[in-house]
Amino acid sequence: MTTAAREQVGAKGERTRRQIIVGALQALATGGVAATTTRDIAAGAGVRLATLHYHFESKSALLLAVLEHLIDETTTALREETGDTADIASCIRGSLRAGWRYLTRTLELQIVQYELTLYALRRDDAVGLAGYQYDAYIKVYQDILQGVAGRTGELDAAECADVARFMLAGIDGLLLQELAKPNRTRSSHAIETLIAATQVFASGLSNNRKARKARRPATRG
Amino acid sequence: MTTAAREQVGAKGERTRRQIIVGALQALATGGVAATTTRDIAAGAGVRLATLHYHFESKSALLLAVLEHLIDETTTALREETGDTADIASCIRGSLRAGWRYLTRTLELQIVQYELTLYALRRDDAVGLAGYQYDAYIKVYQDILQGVAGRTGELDAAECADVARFMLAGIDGLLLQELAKPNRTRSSHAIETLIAATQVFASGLSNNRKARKARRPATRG
DNA sequence: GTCTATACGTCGATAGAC
DNA sequence: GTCTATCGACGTATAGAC
Repeated sequence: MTTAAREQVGAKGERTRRQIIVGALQALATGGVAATTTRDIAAGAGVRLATLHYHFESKSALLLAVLEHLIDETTTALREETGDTADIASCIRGSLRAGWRYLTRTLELQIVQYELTLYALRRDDAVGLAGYQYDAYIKVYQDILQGVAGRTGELDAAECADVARFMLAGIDGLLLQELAKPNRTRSSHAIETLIAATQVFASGLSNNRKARKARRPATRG
Repeated sequence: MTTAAREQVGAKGERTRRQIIVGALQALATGGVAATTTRDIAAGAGVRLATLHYHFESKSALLLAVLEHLIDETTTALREETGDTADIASCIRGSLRAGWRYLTRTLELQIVQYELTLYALRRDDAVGLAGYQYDAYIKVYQDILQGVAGRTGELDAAECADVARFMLAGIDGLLLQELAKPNRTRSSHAIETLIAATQVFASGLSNNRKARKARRPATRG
C-alpha cells in the first residue's frame, strides 16, 4: 500500500517524498497533528513549502501518507517482535506481551496514529484507510495464531480471527487508558489479565470444537 | 466539573455560554474537530465571532469545555441506562449491553470525544482532563458493580475497579473497531464474548477470595 | 457585564519564473 | 523539480457601543 497510488517515479522525487514523510512524522510526534503546520514539516524535512506541495496534493494527502507509513512500520514491528511458540495459550501470552512491549516503547507514535486514524475517518476518500488499518493489525495476530493452530489443530482460521479481534480490542483499550493516565505497573497487570481472559476464550472455542467432533465423528473423518 | 472554573456569573452570559457549547458540539459532530472553525461554531450557535471569544478565552478553551460537557452527558447516560441486577454475572451482562447500546446510538458523539481526548492529551494544561475522563467512566462501572457486590459479597472495592477497567478497555477497543470498519452484527458477537470473558475474570477473583477465606478463616472473623 | 466592528499575523494553497 | 511571491481564510486581539 505504501508505494501505491503514486504519480512521480523519478528517483530524486522518490527520495524527497520519503524525506518529507519521515520529517512529517517526527514533527507530528512532537507537536501533535492539530498543531503541526506544513511550514513546520517543510522546515523539519529541509525542503521549501512549495516543494512539499509539489510532492503532495494537499496537507491532507501528506497526513494520510504518513498514516500508511505508520501502519506498515507497526505491522512489520509487531511481526518481528513475536517469537515461535508451542501451543495457542503460550502464543497468546507471547504475542500480547510482545505487542505491549512495542506499543509502550513507541507511545508518541501511537498517539499520532490515533490522531491520524480519526482524521482519516472524517475524510470520505480515506475511511477505507482506517478500516484497512484494523484489518492489517487483526491479520498480524491472526497469522501468528494460525501459525501455531495449523500445527496443533486447536483453532480454525475463523476462530483465530475472532481471538485476534478480541486481543486487539483489549490491547487497544488498555493503550488508551495508559495514554490518558500513565501507570505502567497497573497496565502490566491489566495485560496479564487480558492474556488470561484471551486464553480462556480460545480454549473455550477449542473445547467446543472437540465436543462437536466427539458428537459427530462421521462428519469429520 | 462542568460549572467549575467559571468567570462570569450573570444569567444571560450563562445561557449564551451554554448555547455556544451546544452549537459547537453539533458543528464538531458534523464536520470533525480539525475541520470546524470558530466562525462555523459562532454561526451555528447564532452569535458573532467576537461574542464567542468573550465567553471563551480561546478556541482551545471552548473545545475543552465541550469535552467536559460530553463527559458529563456520557456518565449520566451510562448510569441511567443500566438497571438493577441480582448477581455480578448478570450485572456485567446488563451494564455492558446497556453501555454498548448507548455508544452505538451516539457514534458521532463518540468520534468527537476521541478527537477531543487526544486534543486534550496534547495540551499541557489539559492532560488531567483526559485522565479525569477515564477515571469517571471506570467509576461508573465500578459503582454499578459495587452496588451488587455490596449485597452478595462477591467482590471488594478494588476488585470491582479492576473488573470495571477490564470492561472499559474491552468496550473501548471494540468501539474503535466498529468506528473504523462498521459491522453491527460482528460487534454484537464481540460484545457477548467480552461479557463472557469479564464474567470469567470476575468469578476467578471471587473464587480466589473464597479460597483465601477457607484457608485462613481466623483473619476474616 | 454583554456584545460588536475591525484589524493583525499565520495558515494551506497556488502561480509563474527559473 | 524547486524557487519567490502572493492569495483568501483562519484564530486571535482589542477599542468601543449598549
